Amino acid sequence: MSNIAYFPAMPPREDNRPGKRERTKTANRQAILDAARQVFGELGYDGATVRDIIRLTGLASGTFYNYYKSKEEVFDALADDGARRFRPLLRVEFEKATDFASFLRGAMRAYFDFLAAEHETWRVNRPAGETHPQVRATPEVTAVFAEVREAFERVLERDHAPPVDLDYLTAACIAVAREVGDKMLERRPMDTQGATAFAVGLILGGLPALPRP
Amino acid sequence: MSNIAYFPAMPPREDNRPGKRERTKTANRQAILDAARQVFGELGYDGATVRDIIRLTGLASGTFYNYYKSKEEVFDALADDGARRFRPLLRVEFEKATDFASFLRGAMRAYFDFLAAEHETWRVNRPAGETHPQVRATPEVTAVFAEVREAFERVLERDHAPPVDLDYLTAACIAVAREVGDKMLERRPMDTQGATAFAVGLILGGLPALPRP
DNA sequence: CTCAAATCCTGACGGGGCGTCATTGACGCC
DNA sequence: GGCGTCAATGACGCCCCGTCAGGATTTGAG
Repeated sequence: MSNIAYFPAMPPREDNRPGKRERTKTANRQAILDAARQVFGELGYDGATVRDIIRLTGLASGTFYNYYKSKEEVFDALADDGARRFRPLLRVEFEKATDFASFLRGAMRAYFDFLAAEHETWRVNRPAGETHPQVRATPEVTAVFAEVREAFERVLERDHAPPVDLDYLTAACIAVAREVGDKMLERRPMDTQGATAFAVGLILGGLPALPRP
Repeated sequence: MSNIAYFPAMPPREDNRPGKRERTKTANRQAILDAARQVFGELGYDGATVRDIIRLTGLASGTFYNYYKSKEEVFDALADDGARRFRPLLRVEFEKATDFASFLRGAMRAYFDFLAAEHETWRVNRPAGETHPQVRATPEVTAVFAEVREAFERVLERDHAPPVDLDYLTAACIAVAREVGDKMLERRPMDTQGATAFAVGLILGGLPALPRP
């Protein structure tokens, strides 16, 4: 019989895709992340076990530990992922902004929109009484906080605004964004515009009334 | 032989103290709470185990479960305890207040003072990188939140202030208090007055700028 | 005082999740 | 095709969990 391989079982790669080793590695990492999202969503952070996550991927338990040291670390990876995707949006708002007011408005709006969009995919079926899992200070999350602080600093200076306690201000803004955002998610319809108006109004109104250090 | 009991091994109780059963029960409950505070302080919430807590009390492991169903439940009991002691302070501020401004100032000041005082006794030696354990929505904590909301409602009405989104406002105020309070605890000296001035300034200034629903 | 009932303390035990590691087979390279 | 490397595997030992039958102590009645 003719042995010409019209459709060879494994055609040679002419591109420069990484080898199979590398590909399964990223696939596994992604699979674990996806499974973790789902399991955390269904069981909550406390209720979830590493075994639950790994079971969903079909991998062996030991494989999990080739990628993450613990349940905690996967969770942080998910948070990091969110922060990493939010960072560029924040940067865009900083570039667009002409003063503190416009930056704050843009950043808040971006955050609430992001939250509303993410919320759909995180789809949490939270066991009664369990609070939101605490987002820990992962590198990427810390970076976002630092970026907010720095943006505030620059944009306030650009405005020739009187000095304020930047640490308190940053903490307060992030706190307001988080809590108002949380409440917003519980309402139907989710009104990102209303939440933005509230948070921005509060902070912009409060800014001139702050004590001068 | 004469059976007059000059110094009976167990003198009759003339008071109406509860019986020994009741006394050891409250003693045990308190011992577990104290041990839990210490263990959570040293190991952090995640690092602590029920065995760590019970070991510190000298009781048997099974005894723990006569009082609390889980590590989670003791932690909640500690939070509840804090909320229960804060509640009357909040109520006093409400009674004293003449308008929204004075209530907010009093309540914030009370909270920051409370925090500073509690901080000494909670004395946390937190493992690097671990975030503050999340305070869960225990009954007493929920009650405090509701009380803040109701106080806001009444005092704003008394002021003939224009209507606002009370849920957002309450959430935002608590968020600011929490985060600014956290930052305050990290500073030396702990400046409760400065923190109060900041939080009150922000919110009082922001209030007139809020969107009207 | 005595005794039985009630209470609850005790610690050993089965269950299960954790993280490890020796083994195995697939992959990449020559 | 052959060989060195590397990740996947899953059984294993460890530790913590929550339970429960047995025992010690307290209570109240006679």
